[in-house]
Amino acid sequence: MRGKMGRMTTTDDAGCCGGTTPAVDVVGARDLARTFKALADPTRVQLLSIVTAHEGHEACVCDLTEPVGLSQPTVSHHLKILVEAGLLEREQRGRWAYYRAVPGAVDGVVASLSTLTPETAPTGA
Amino acid sequence: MRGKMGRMTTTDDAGCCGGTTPAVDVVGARDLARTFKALADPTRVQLLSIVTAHEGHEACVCDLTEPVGLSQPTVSHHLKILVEAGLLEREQRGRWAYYRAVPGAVDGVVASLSTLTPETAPTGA
DNA sequence: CCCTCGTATCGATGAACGTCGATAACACCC
DNA sequence: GGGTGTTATCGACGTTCATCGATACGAGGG
Repeated sequence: MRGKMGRMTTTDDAGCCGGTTPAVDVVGARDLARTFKALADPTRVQLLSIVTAHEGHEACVCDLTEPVGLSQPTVSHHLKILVEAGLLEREQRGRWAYYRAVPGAVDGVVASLSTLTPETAPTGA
Repeated sequence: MRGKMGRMTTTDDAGCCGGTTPAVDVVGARDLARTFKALADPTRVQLLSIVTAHEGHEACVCDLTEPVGLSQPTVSHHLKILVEAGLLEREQRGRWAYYRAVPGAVDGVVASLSTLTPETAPTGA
């Protein structure tokens, strides 16, 4: 589902002055911002960090509630958002729900981010 | 404006089970999320993309209002947020305000993001 | 000087978000 | 089946955000 991160569509903007085609179009910007929105909360960054640093790169909710200092429903809510963003994946083992970091997900965000930096961006000239 | 969402969260990580020290602490997560919050809007991603792709990696507000299809105050508002996030920098030349992408800013975000990926993260074992 | 042009700020408004307590759903054990 | 433990969902509440129109600020030009 998380297939379209690096989007380089050549829409014609070419407005008034130095119109060079931007690296992302409107749809790509919306899709990219959706991923960033999942990371735009300190708790979710912390959760992602804890899960990644955990043994086997996975952790259950009971391991996460305490470090972030929030209630269990809130932690579940944040985890759901991270799963929907494609950054975490859920696996139910017995009574516990284990959350694991999706291997190439962060790399995808990095690749999309590199589209917005001047070094890797198409030289506007 | 800085309210009281700072939750102390008992700085001892290492909860009950497989507690490995996470890659980012509470302050780091808050700082990282602040940058992502600046990118968590489609308009701002689009603005950053347009500025980066522009000639000389800079653009004035009049160049940006039209492509994003929003009012001029709204565009100025988004640009201010991007400047405060350290992603854009403003320079007033004559009557126009030119916005330019800060060279190493995105790379800093990429470096912080790499801390959260399992490959580069400290192997929790 | 006054007028025009480009940009930033202000105040308001509707939508989205983070958080919680209560509760439902699900899996195990006896 | 009843009881216990773990997680997800629901409803509510306060805060933050994105957006606009109106307006103020600042720089040039006649």
